[in-house]
Amino acid sequence: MTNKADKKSFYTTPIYYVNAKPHLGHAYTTLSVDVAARYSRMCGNETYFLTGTDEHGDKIVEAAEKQGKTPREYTDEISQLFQNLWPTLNVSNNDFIRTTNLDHIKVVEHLLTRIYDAGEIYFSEYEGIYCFGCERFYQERELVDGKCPDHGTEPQKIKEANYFFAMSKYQDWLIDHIKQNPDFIRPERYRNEILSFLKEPLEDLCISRPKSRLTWGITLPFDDNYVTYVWFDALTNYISALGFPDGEKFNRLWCGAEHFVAKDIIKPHGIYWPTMLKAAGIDLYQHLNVHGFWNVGGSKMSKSIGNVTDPAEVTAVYGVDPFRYFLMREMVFGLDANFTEDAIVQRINSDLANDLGNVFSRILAMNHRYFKGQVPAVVETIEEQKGLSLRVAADEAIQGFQQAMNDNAFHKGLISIWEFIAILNKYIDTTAPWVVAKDEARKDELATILYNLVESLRVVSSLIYPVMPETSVKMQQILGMTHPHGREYPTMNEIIPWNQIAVGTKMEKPRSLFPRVDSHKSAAPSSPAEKKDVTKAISASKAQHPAPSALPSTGEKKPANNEPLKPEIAFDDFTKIDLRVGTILAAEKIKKSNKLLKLSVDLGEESHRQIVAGIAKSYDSDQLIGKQVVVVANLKPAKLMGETSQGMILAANDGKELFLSGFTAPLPAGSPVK
RNA sequence: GGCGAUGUAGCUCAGUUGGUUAGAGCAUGCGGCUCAUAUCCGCAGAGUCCGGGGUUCAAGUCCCUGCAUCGCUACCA
Repeated sequence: MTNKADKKSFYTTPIYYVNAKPHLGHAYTTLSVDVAARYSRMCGNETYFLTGTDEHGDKIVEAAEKQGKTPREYTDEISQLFQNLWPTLNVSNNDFIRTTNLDHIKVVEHLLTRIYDAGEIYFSEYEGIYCFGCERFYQERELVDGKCPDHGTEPQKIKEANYFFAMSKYQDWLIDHIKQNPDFIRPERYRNEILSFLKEPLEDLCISRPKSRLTWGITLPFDDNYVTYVWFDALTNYISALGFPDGEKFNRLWCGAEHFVAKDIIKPHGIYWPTMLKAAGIDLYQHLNVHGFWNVGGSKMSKSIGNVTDPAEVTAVYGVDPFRYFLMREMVFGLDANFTEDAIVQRINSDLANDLGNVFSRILAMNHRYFKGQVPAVVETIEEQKGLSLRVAADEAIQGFQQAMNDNAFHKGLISIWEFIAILNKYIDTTAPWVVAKDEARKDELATILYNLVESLRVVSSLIYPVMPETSVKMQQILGMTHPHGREYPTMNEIIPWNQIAVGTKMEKPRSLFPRVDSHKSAAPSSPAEKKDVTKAISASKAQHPAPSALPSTGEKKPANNEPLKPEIAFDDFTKIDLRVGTILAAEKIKKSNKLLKLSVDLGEESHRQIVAGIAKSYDSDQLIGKQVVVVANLKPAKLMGETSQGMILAANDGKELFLSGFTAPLPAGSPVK
């Protein structure tokens, strides 16, 4: 396998939305890019690695206000959390971009102007049914008897104007491009997903928000009254960081662009972004590399379950390289995987301590014992005669590794190395150097064996570099390896030739690379194992709520509990609401509905009320019978899925799961609540 | 409800275009070695490849259907 010299590679993570601190998902995306980028450097490619933070939008303003901060202060703070994490994880990014940087803003303006001038952005009013009470548009089907379900008033047809990007006209071109370039989006499952999206007619993309509704954003260069909405802001980071349009970096590197994203944001990256580039007359990126989600302890990461895993914590407990190894070994790039503390401990003990660490230790120990730590010379006649060369096995390992890495199959790359380690262990067992050493006449044979083993360690220590840079460097140092230009890694081409370690090289005494870990070494308070039971107690064997994507994203994310406070009301307003204690007498699921339960509730009145509640995902009907809840008793009745609802049940919402209110003692039905 | 994905050994998962007795790691049991981080090597047990039907000389693999789980989406008073 040859490595093209002079190839340029530009690797990117999505820019992470600063509405929450970094978690396992962010860490994986960034680390998979780091592994790819380090490998790319080993292939001799000029490699540029970009990550950053996405900082505009309404949600940010709300979150900042809640903390009594300006958006700028708030975003500075969260962005810093990301910037601090990456060095801890040994991430080798060359740049960190923030969408609030002036340089970025200028490029966004430039790009918008360019596409606007090309006539690909148009201004359009669209008509919708708007309820002024709710300050929102409704779909026809959402109305109850043609009226606003909230206010019972007739909504108005109004027009709002916005700017649109003429994306639809690129649909056929995009389909064609994806079909012509089978690995444009990879792995294949995500390519298929995008193609199936594209079977439906594509709509034009709304790219603006009036300033009356959104201020924390980039003003449209052709209309002061609007800011650009998410896409042209966030996606543009990939070229603004390179100094588009005239930047020297852009000209040199953009042709090698490799985007890495989690599966939740393939639409903007696989559809919007290529069409935007096309409209602006910019070449497309090389590949969109899509990976899956990390579950934790068997469930989706979510705040309500309490299993959101902090990469810094895991690293503090187990170390950077074990963490990196685990993520890369355990997840098949593209598919989902599961994170548990038991699994990481098992990987550390069996793969790192028993296999890699131990083989390193036993080879070096023998070399010190029999040759005083100096690399002995191979005697070729004996090597050939006894079939002692490990060259072929090493070649196969290197080849398998390269093939896998070129394909983002990081786990396979590691498997390839570990198969080689297994061969080394077997080789040691078969050749039994400790037996050979007893016979002075077999000194040459012993030397040949140990040379082959040390040489194999050279290969292993080099190949693990992208995934475990720290350990790789440590091993190489102990082995006495150095590289041109003070590089801390050898290139692939430098790894391949056999018989490289110079005879007589002095090696250090072996050090324990990975101590074995006690399986109960659980320091992290977010230990998934512990949280599991809590989870069960809360949700009572119900299927978990889907957490809103807990993974990196360009930005339309909704924070779980950052809802801004509503405007102040007078006490009189509050007293208009009649809250009562209701006893649930019966509950059944409404057919064709996922979330709705039809409840029969006793409010102490002559007849029982029928109330429809959207809590089916959090509660089974059985567990509700007899439960006492707070009911809004004077709410105007409404119709849902064909069922009348005469009231509303109060429940807390943490963003994922709903929790009914309750009382510390049984009460008569209908008791007032104030 | 619509769209999509997944279901293979006790556990976590590989299984390319259908082709011998279905694989790996971990776990379990037995045996061996002592250079090594009580590590390593060998052997063994174990699977209705979710159920049912179909195509085929041949199905884990293709088609239909059912079930289960998960994701997106709609209803969320």
